[in-house]
Amino acid sequence: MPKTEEQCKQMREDMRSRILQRASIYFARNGFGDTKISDLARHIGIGQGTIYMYFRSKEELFDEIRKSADNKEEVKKLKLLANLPLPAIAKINKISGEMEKRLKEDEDFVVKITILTQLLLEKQDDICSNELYSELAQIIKQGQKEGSVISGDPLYLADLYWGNVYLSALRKLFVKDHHALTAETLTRLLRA
Amino acid sequence: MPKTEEQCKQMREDMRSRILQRASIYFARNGFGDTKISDLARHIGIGQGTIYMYFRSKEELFDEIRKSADNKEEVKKLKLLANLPLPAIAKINKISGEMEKRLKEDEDFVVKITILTQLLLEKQDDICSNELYSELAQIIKQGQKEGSVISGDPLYLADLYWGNVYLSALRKLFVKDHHALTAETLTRLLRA
Amino acid sequence: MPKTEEQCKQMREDMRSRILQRASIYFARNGFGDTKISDLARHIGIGQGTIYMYFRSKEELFDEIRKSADNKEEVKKLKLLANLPLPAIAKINKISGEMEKRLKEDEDFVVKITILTQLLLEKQDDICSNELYSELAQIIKQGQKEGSVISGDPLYLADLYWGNVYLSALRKLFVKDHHALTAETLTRLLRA
Amino acid sequence: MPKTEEQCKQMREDMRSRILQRASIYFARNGFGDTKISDLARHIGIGQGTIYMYFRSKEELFDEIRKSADNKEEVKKLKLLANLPLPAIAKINKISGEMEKRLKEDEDFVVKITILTQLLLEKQDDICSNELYSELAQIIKQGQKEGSVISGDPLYLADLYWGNVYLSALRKLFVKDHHALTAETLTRLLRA
DNA sequence: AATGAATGAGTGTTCATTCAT
DNA sequence: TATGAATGAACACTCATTCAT
Repeated sequence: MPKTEEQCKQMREDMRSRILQRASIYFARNGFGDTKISDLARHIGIGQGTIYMYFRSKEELFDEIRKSADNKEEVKKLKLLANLPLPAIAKINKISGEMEKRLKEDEDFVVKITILTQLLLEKQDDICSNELYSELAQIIKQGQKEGSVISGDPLYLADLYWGNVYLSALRKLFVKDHHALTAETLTRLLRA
Repeated sequence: MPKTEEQCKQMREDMRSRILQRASIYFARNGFGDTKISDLARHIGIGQGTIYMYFRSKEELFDEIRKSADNKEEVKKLKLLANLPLPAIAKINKISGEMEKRLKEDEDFVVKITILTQLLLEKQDDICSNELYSELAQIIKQGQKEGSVISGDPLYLADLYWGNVYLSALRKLFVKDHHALTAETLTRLLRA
Repeated sequence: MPKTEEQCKQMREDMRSRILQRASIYFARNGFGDTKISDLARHIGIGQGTIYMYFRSKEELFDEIRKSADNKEEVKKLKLLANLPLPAIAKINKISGEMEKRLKEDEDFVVKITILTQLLLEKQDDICSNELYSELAQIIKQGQKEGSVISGDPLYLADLYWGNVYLSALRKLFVKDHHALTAETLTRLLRA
Repeated sequence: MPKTEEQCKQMREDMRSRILQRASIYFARNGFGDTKISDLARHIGIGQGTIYMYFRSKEELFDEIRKSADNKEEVKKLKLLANLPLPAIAKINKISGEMEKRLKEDEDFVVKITILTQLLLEKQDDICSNELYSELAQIIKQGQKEGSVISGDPLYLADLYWGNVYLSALRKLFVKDHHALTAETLTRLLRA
């Protein structure tokens, strides 16, 4: 073993990440049942057996992807923003801008949004249990008090907002020359 | 008791419709690959073999469903409406009202919208080739001239509009106690 | 479904028994790892999938075979015999005769002995926990008191006895023109 | 420190022997199909790849083991003994004593007997073609003439004898606290 | 016509073998 | 030379499809 312990571990972690990242796209596009391990391996550029060195089964790989889609990074950012002493509409503008940018530039984000939303749909849980939705609803509530956001159930409006982010992610994932979602369109969904 | 020719044909047609209708829901929820014929048959309440008396294969059944999702009934209505001597905003209001109503009451419509949209996404064709989109874009263009619809690429706005209809269909299909989409929300997407 | 409930259940039971019986031979000859499901299915004369209608996995099939090899029928007979008011040597003669006969005529018995013995070897448990061994040891002890059986640890002698039955089973299983074990040879192992 | 040609060759030979010796035990216990190269390598205490520096394939390794189990050392000894001017019963006593001792002390011998016997069973050839059997049969024939050995087919009796040696080897291989086979028990199988 | 047990082609998973280090 | 991560051929298992009833 010519590699050091450290290098070895790093390489394992890299390969694992690579599989997760590439498989995410495949699963997001085709779903679980229409994704064949053989296709997936070819798409990643590795042998079929290699996948099983990092994941016990196709199902475990899929679960890991779902789990990592539900990561808390976004939620933290959103919470931070929600607690800033800013008018709600400014916060919303900031979120919309961020979304426009990341949907355009960050393919991992696109995939994550797609998988996360499909996960939420299938879980059938109330969306209010998801922090992305509840945090945005808080900001919306603030905006309604400030008169800058249209009236209506804040959670319904949050769902509308994130739904449109999902729609844009779907378009980017499937359609070659898609219309990118603009921050303005997103904000318009909520602005009074 | 031997049935008449007519009765016999009618029964066949009824069963075929029943399979199509029930299978639509299953496919819309789970996609092609995650739908097993055995599950499908149980869900319909028939034997597995019966499906094969009406459809040559799982793929053919799925194709029939896709085909029937793409039916021209909606397009005709839309064309008719588009050509009426009405202000665009009135036409849009009418469409939004119709959508609100059918999304609420007509499960077949919900399923049809879901499958049609997924079909469009996967085809990767430009959406402008779909008449639903191009007809609505016409109305939007009219509205922009009349000053009642916001500016922007009409096709992009049509996509936004139908995308939100799709979102609502998804929610109805998956979430028990979902927020129904209101006509007002839909119209707001376009109104200046 | 033209079959009655009863017939249906019977057919299932028959097929299950057939698989168990034919697979026993294959596993006894080749062991677990060298037995391929495809070969097994061909040997039984059914499709591969059919095996999975009756057993969850290759492992479960193997376990069922092992379990059924350990059945208590033989033990009961042996206990009954052990408790008869007969001289030990008469009992031993009877057992030896029975073994000679069944090894010659009953292939299922041959397979059962083979699998049971291999199971006992692998379990590494003391053989004294197996009733076949402990019951025979009782008879041997009786024989030693009566002077008709050679001296020595009764369990060791029982092991010697059953070991030779196993040997004969192996020969019958593998060798076309094998020497059949005679009752006399068996009894000689123990007779003073 | 560059090794001399000689040292190098010696080290290769040592490793090869080590692999053969340790692998023998594994194969004898688990058979071919249930032995994984990865397990085998761990059991030997080397990397998987190392095995392939000494043997072309798993099959070749297994064949080498089988071949070396069939070595002629034992046969030579037996022939030598058979031709000595001794009474048959004395020869048999000598063989039995030797077996008792080696089964007790020499694990390689235990493994060799196990593999050789399984090889003979699977070959389905008549055992008379094996010299171990035919030589012992000669001695038995001599003993029968001398009146010291029971009557019966000499080859059948030789099979009985070696079969019991195999049984004892199996017990030693699998069972922790097994009864060792005594020379007396072995000889009793043949003694008139 | 309707059924569901049986089938085998196709997919998921394992493991003997290779090869970069 | 020795290694074990990577590979893909081979095997276990599933599921769309058939067919006897």
